[in-house]
Amino acid sequence: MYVCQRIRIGAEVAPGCHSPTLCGRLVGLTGGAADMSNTPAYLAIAADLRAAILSGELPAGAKLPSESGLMRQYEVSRTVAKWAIAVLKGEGIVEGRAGSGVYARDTTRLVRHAPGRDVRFRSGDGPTSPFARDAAGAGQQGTWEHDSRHEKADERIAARLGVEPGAPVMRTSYRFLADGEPTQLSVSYEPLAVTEGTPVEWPEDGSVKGVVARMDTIGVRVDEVVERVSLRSANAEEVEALNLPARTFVHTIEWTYTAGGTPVETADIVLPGGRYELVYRLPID
Amino acid sequence: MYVCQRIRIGAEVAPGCHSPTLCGRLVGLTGGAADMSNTPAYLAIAADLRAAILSGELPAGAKLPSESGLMRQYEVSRTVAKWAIAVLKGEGIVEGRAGSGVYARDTTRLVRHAPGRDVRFRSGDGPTSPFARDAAGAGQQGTWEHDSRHEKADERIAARLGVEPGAPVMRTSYRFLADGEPTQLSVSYEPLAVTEGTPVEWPEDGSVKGVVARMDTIGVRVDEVVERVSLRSANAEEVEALNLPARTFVHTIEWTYTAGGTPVETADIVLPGGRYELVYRLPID
DNA sequence: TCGAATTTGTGCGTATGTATC
DNA sequence: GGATACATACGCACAAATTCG
Repeated sequence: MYVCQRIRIGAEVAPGCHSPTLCGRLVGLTGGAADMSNTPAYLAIAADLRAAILSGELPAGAKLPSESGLMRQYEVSRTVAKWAIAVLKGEGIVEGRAGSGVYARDTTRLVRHAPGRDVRFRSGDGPTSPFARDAAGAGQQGTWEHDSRHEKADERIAARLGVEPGAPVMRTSYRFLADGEPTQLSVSYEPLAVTEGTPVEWPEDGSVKGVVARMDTIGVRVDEVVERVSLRSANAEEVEALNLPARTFVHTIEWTYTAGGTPVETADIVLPGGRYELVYRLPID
Repeated sequence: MYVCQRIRIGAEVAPGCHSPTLCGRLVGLTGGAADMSNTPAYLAIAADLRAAILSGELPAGAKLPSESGLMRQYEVSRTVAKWAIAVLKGEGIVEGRAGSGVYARDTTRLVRHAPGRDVRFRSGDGPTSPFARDAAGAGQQGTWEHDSRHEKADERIAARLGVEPGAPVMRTSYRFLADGEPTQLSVSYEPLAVTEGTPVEWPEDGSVKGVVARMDTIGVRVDEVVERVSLRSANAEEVEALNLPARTFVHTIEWTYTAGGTPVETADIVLPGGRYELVYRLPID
């Protein structure tokens, strides 16, 4: 390793930069984008690779240079190469496979249309569930696994459903797949006070799919949904269930459907962050 | 350093684990939560610290153990302590300050109510702009900086506004502050074909705030907004403008307001991901 | 089928700069 | 000014997974 100042090949170079190759690049770039003259090498390399991925130069599935390759190209140590890759992993745009390499992940996003009003998908034919519609919109086949059971509401769910803690609820957990790949998780809760003994008590038993339609068949007119959108890093179960690389981000949606102000269903949805775009169409006044 | 197998104090220990202290903890935990017997030390330490932060044991602003402290507590090398901290930084829940320490960040979330229908905030009095209302809801003072100018629409904006590329638009960039702290960025575009020569041509000139109200005064009835929510890691400008630690995630919202199907404003909003929760209230049918 | 080469994942030790206290 | 702490960087080792001849 040597420091740029010592060579002084004529190029203006940032003090403290330990990579002549990289410094050269960066000095050449300072006129254009953000000023990188003081950027640490590992961030500059990450920025380089990121740009290559986002520009399409490294398409989804393409292999990034190996650590040894980066060491040669940028004249840095293995540590720096590792940190650069770690940054991109943290952003979820690359994925390492031990023994093989580091690969660019798919950055195209599936679109998830919020319920309520999206005119383009209201026609009578076609897929019946909201998820299947979104998948079809992306040219994919939407399927799902589910598991329903009776349970007692805990504090959190009781508050969201407006019932007493311990009240009986139907808990249904879903795993949604697009073209066979898991892409979405959710757990939904319905107060049994609303559905018990009706033909729609078990959400996936009948042919009618979706809360709104199901409730409609038993005379409950769902008229509003509130969605609370947040983001956090995926936990171990989610990484497992969604087949994600470790430490990626997810959208979480907490929704509650109400009929005349009474909650009839609440659910927690988890979507891989880098893979989804959420679309809301809202009427004004 | 020494390897667990060599001491065999009776506890069952994962092969290859280099931290007796940690292995002890983890073996003790395997009955409860996720199986960590094969978790790398740096992830196990990160999980430990994360749990302490999320449980409130380490409140916002609290100092985490120093690298040296972690080395002693968990009997690991500096490298492992660094990687553990790096994981938490990547998640945006801690922030390092050179020369000082690593601190837990505030994990409470501001609530951002989507426009349209939130009954609780429709009364005539109180703050006039949507942002000021959200800030007031969190007990904070909402203020903002802005900069308006005439510009020509680029490809992207033209497509969103349904005008020809190069058509004149009013571009207004905002930086919103809650109690003086920058918390939100946005850039909005309005086709001058709609507003030119009217009293609301310059968005921040008059006393009437907000697209809907402003357009209303010139007889344009805004009736719908579409929001597209995504997430990505913050770029250098955003880190600077929002005073974020490097490499944190942001929500991005791309919204477009329309009046009778004609776009009258489109904007890009950037919100620090870990600091915001987005709430949508949607009518059904 | 097998073994050698490559590559990542995890981990060790250390050094220097510089910000903070 | 000195001690502490993080940020960035160097070097190395070994296991496990993958690839390929």
